[in-house]
Amino acid sequence: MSEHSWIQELLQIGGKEGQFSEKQLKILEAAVEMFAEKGYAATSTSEIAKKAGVAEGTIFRHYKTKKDLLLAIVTPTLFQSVAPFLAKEFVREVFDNEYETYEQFLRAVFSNRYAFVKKYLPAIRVLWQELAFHSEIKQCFQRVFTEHVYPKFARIVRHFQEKGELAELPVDSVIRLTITSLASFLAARFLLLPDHHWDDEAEMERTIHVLMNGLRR
Amino acid sequence: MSEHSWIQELLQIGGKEGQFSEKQLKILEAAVEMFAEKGYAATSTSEIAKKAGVAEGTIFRHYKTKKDLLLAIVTPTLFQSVAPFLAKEFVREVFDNEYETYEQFLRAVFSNRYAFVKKYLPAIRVLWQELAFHSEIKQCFQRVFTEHVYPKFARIVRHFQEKGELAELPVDSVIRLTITSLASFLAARFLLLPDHHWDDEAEMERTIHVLMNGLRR
DNA sequence: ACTTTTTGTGAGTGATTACTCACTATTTTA
DNA sequence: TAAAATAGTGAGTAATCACTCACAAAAAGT
Repeated sequence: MSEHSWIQELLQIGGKEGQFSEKQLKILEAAVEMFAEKGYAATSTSEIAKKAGVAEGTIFRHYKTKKDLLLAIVTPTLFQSVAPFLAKEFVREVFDNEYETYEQFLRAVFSNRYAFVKKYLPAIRVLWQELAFHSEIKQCFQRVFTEHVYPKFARIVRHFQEKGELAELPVDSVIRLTITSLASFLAARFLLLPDHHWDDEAEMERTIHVLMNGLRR
Repeated sequence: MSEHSWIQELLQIGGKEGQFSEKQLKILEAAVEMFAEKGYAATSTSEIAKKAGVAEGTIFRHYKTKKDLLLAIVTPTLFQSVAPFLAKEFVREVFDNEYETYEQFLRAVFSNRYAFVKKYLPAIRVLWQELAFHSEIKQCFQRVFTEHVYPKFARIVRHFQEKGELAELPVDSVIRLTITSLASFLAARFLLLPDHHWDDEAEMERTIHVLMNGLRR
């Protein structure tokens, strides 16, 4: 019986079952936690091994270098972060009138990504923090965004502009304002002021409301 | 004749002239650049010394530890980042009707902080990146915010709510939405997509416009 | 049952780390 | 100008770093 840790769900993209051995999972789990807390550069492989309860050599059996271990965590997390925008159904749902308004669409995206961040917070932390230091990650992020997220998002925005719901602002600006509204709410909520008292439902609703007031025709 | 580097302007709070020796400035300059690029933990003191053109021992003559060097950069940067909100004139200007509307006030704050970030970008990067890893910095940030920035901001928001310009949203939400609108524009502009083509003036104006549409009564 | 492959081990490696210290050079003070 | 204080040096140090490797155990294949 394979244990179902959250990290397994996050990292196995292909959906294969026996992708990770027990010790390997322990390593990934320890690595994510320590990278999130102290940062990649300040975390030593010996510490990870200790926390994971394995020999240091075991880490290098599975990952050629320490950086490979980081990428094994960060790359899937990056793709999962923008997963809804990669799915084929995503744009279709909008054009099949599954969402009658941009506001409805926003609500769906917000609550979906809110749940995602809440569930996988440590991995998101690592991705977010190391994005600044590793150009491979940054380039991967920018490529995925410009090639997949942006074009689909643009179609959706134009759709609701043509429908007359959204004002004729530049599409780029609408996308930026939408994504930063979502991202900065999540950043404030989970990274910057996690200990503050938050009424998540209400605050998300207000964020959408204010954003929509600004974007509406 | 003392050289006027941007780092000197940023770091000398008291305004004293001969605060830093020439070599000390070189050290600070090299440290900021390398910390911004590779992160604090991944930058060695020997690299800093090499880049600054000094002996490694010179660094430790001025800063007891590597962390002291980091804090010598980050602490002043943190205070300068929120400096407008610390100044006594700041709130008074609003209540003396120097700004007739919240929108005017916003415009002033946006362009002021835009210029600040543009000028001191590397130091801001370091502050932003290391905030996540060093609890002293994070606590300092949270203290300054809750004790100084928040209360003044709250008075200003209430002022314009009473004047009837702003809707009766919770003050906390108005502040959060305002600050994250500013911060996320600057983050997107300078950190995430610095190579993207930006019409800064127009984008800032649109951000303010959308935000105001959302906040207005 | 035997071989092969995979998984795990931990002592050992050279390189690098933050930091020290005895010493010299320069500036300030008396 | 002599003494004192400050600024700068660079070889040296113990600790730690990412990573290797010869070997053992377990699992899988035949």
